[in-house]
Amino acid sequence: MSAPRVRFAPSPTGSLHLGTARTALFNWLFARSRGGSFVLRIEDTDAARSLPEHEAGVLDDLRWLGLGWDEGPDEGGPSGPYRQSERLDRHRQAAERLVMAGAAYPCFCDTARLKKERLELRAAGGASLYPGRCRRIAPAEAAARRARESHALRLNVDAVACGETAIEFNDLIHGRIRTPITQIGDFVLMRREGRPSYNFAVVLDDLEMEITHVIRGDDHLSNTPRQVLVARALGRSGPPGFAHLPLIVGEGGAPLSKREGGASVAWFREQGYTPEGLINALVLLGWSAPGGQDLLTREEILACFDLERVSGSPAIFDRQKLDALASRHMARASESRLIPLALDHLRRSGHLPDPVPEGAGAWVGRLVSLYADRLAKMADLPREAAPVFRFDPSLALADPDVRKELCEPATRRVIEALVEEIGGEPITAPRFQAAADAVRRRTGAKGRQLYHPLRVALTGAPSGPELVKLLPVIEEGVRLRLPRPVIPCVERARALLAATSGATA
RNA sequence: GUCCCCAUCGUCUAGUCUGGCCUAGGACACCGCCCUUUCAAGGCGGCAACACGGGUUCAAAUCCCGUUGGGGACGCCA
Repeated sequence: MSAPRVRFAPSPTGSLHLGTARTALFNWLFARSRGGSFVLRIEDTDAARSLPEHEAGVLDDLRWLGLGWDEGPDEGGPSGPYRQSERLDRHRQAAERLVMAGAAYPCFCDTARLKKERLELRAAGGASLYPGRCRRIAPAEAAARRARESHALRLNVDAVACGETAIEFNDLIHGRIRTPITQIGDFVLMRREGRPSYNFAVVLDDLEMEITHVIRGDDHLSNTPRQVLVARALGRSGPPGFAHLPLIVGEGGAPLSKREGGASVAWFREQGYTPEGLINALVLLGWSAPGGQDLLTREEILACFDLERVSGSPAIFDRQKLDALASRHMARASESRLIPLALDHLRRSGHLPDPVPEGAGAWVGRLVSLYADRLAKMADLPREAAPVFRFDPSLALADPDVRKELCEPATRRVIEALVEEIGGEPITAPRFQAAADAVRRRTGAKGRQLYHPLRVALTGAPSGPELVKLLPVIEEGVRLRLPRPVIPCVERARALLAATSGATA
């Protein structure tokens, strides 16, 4: 079989939706895993809602996800133009050919009347279809009226279906789909104002672009028989392969809410998720690897992706699962990728000043590496690493865990011993290790009894990365001389001891 | 209303096409234990599902019919 050609056809009416991104991902995976082409087509015929900045945003989001395309509006290609609005002439001409062939006809009906009829039909207990009134106008008369009356163009379903009782097509995910012809009325191909209808434009464009596989959301499944009819009228030898992906839904099965964010790729990007993490979570919605593993890189997914393994039922998008996967990907990301992201979020949260001081980059690299495996998204870094940047005895003591350690005579002795051992020198890993050993010999405390009090006193927080790694990073931060300076560890311990000196429990 | 799609732990899913290997497997979340230089991570364990009702069969999560529930289409929206 020749190389497949697939297309992703978003409307630039907003930022890239998660569900739409998933459709793009599956198309991309299908093309890339089979040596095919991934075509990007912008469906912008709805001029009122399609904005150039939205188009740019969608393209940007796709690039960020790493879903590059082979042909599209910016780089062109042999099947252009790739903006539907620039293909209007083709749509019009094709529609005229259908009229001449008797597969389509002009409809002069009043839309208000049509609407009323639809309601009546439905109330009477059936599908609400166009009754086919204008189909019966003689061709000569119809042609004459076209010159002076505004009109739409409809497909003559009876003529195209050739007496069949049902329209059938094969779906790669759902199998054989059969729709009774009685459910399909003569639908509109060209609107009164001269724009093509969706069901017409997609089919013609896909045909002209030689698309071999249409991979899209389940919401288009019921439209497909109509499109099969259009393709047939247009003389296509056989329909393309179809694959209708189950929809992604939100909590409780309701549509993913766009309101609170969290439904658009831009939001996840803004939050500092890695694209690998998002891709991994998205691909697991309706698809699973043959081996059952779920932590997957793009390459691993590509190596085993197959539409046959796509499920037919809708999936609820689970943020917890995303976060679990995302933090694993974060931990794998290189420091050079993490640094700019971290700087951005640290600056935004006010932990770092806006022109970031000289030398801060390397330090932030070491810092973020300590925290990466506990971060689903970089927006969590300022909170996780807050103790490094902000130290305030009264704030620290507000934590019951911290207060407890400092009010316990035994743990106070541990902390006091360490302060003596370290002295005024900056803490390095070997120096800390030596001091901790000395404290252990002096006090007899070990394990949790030893290290937890030290952590609490030296950082001001009850939890964080491994002490021996964290402490030197804090000390390095001190030397950076930030506008709001990082407080040295020993100073923290002294301040906390002083603040609680009379309060032993 | 008519037609189409869907239905396994709370969630994502494996298994369904090709019935027996399923006392239904994994992951996330949750709970417990272990380890440990705290917490986290890691290791081990636990909780937890075949929507319901009929049929076919020696045997059904798997095939068939029905019911219920969810989603979609029936637009001169996409």
